[in-house]
Amino acid sequence: MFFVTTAIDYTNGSPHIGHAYEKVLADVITRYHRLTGEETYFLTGVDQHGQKVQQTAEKEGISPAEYVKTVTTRFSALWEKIGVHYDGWAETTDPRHIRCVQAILSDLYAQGQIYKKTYKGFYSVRQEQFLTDRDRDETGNFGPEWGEVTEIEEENYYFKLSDHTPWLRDFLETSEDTILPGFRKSELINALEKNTGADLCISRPKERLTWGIELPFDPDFVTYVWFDALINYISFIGYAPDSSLPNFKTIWTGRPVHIIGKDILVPAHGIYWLAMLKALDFADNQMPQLLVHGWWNRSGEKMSKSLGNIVDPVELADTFGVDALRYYLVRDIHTGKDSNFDVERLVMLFNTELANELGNLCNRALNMSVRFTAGIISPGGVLTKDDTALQQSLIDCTAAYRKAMDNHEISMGLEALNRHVVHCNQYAERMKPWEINKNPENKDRLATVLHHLAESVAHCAVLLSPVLPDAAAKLAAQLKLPQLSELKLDDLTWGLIPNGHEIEKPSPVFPRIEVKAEI
RNA sequence: CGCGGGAUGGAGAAGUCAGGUAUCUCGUCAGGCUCAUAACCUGAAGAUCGUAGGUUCAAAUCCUGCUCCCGCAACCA
Repeated sequence: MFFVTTAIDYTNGSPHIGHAYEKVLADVITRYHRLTGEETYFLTGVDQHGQKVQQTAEKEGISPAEYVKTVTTRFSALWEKIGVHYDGWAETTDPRHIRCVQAILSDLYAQGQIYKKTYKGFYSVRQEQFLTDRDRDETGNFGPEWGEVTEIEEENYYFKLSDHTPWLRDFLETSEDTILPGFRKSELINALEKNTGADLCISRPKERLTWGIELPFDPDFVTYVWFDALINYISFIGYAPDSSLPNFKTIWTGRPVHIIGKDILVPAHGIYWLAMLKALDFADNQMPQLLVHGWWNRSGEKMSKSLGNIVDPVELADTFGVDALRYYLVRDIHTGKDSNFDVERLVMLFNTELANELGNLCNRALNMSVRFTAGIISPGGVLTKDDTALQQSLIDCTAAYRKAMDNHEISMGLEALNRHVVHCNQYAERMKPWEINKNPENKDRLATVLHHLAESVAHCAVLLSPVLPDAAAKLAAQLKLPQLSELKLDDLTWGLIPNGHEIEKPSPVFPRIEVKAEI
């Protein structure tokens, strides 16, 4: 089973383009794996607990539960709108999740992995954390970034993180494919060096925070947000058995892929989560892979509410269409790296690669078949060097596509797909079927050329389907081959179109975006 | 000496780990075609790969120094 998750989004604001990117990326990766014939399970959702939610709800004069419900709908509606199809949906206020978190806490407590101790120190209300001397600035004080800092003494519960850091360091250093892309690994290992010896405080007293999951062994406390949120990856696939959830053992069969942003690798996923799983007796070969993606910046700067440069994915989908948005989000960034969000590039990529190249290839090929051969597609006569070269291009490009997609490099996969489309257009240009058509004696040759083009479009439709499932279905519909959507990658051999197959006059699948809209 | 990422033709990127004729897209210029969504195809101009050294027969790629940009507090993928 290929099990993929995303970070669960914090329900304290509207979704922006970064949220949309992560989910589209996960959706594309899931659909690709399904296309390879693997069984897949895609889990995503929202993180609803925590102090900021509690505060915002108070400010708006409603209960946290009500507030969270409204924001959650904004997220799920967006996924519906842009074709993000998940199998499991995680909401951390779900009673099934709460039960699971509490069961895990009880279990770890019973094992002595969680203990209580008194801590006296400086506490930042804004950051919801105790500060150490390392957090002081050059003058020895806590800077304004911490907000109000007070010295308090309180009892809290701690998770024995330090028990697991030696294993974690060793595991990360010897593992090549836990942190993807690899260049993020050094950052994590550096952070681990610093963290040695410290345990993780996993409770918050209820005087400060009520909007959370109560500790099963002490009703005066709720769980620290990460201990709550991270567990979604297992709670919603039935780690604690529940008839309304899947069977954990059938989903978590190997190494799942957690798709996360670069900001929550250290320490949340790279340290806390892996240590938590270790504490729960997960074996090394069950440890998740962390696929760490980069950010969409604006003009080289981070997107943020304070800078006012947030991009609204709903607006983009309305203005340019879901195809253009999805295509752009996975085409114009290399997985792991940052990229600059640019509406003009979104339009340009849609217009050139989808409208002018692939869409137009489909349109011209099918139009010629309708006009020259009455819509009948048949293999025709003897193959020439040009024909076999085109078939070879398809084989090569499909192989390159698979290799890229296997590495989660969607951009390169699409580039490979596009390469074949360009070859098809060049082939059409050289073969000139419109010339061949002028001589009735060359009917076989004409059929061969048109067949090669149509067959290529059929393959391309399947290869495109993880990224643009709807558009792929439209291409298949124009080819009168709806069964293309049932095919797996290994089914893609030459001859998808039956001999004598009949098609009808096509219409553009990717109409050019002409409006120069301002976002 | 805090940590990490980055600097490649006008724009955006790939290539850097495993050194060997500088790649792709857009843009610009010139031409061609007419089946097609003013689409498609061909050709050209344009980069001493941030900078200064070093290693090597050979460096965008390896080593050293330096400069500049972006993250690493809040909102936040």
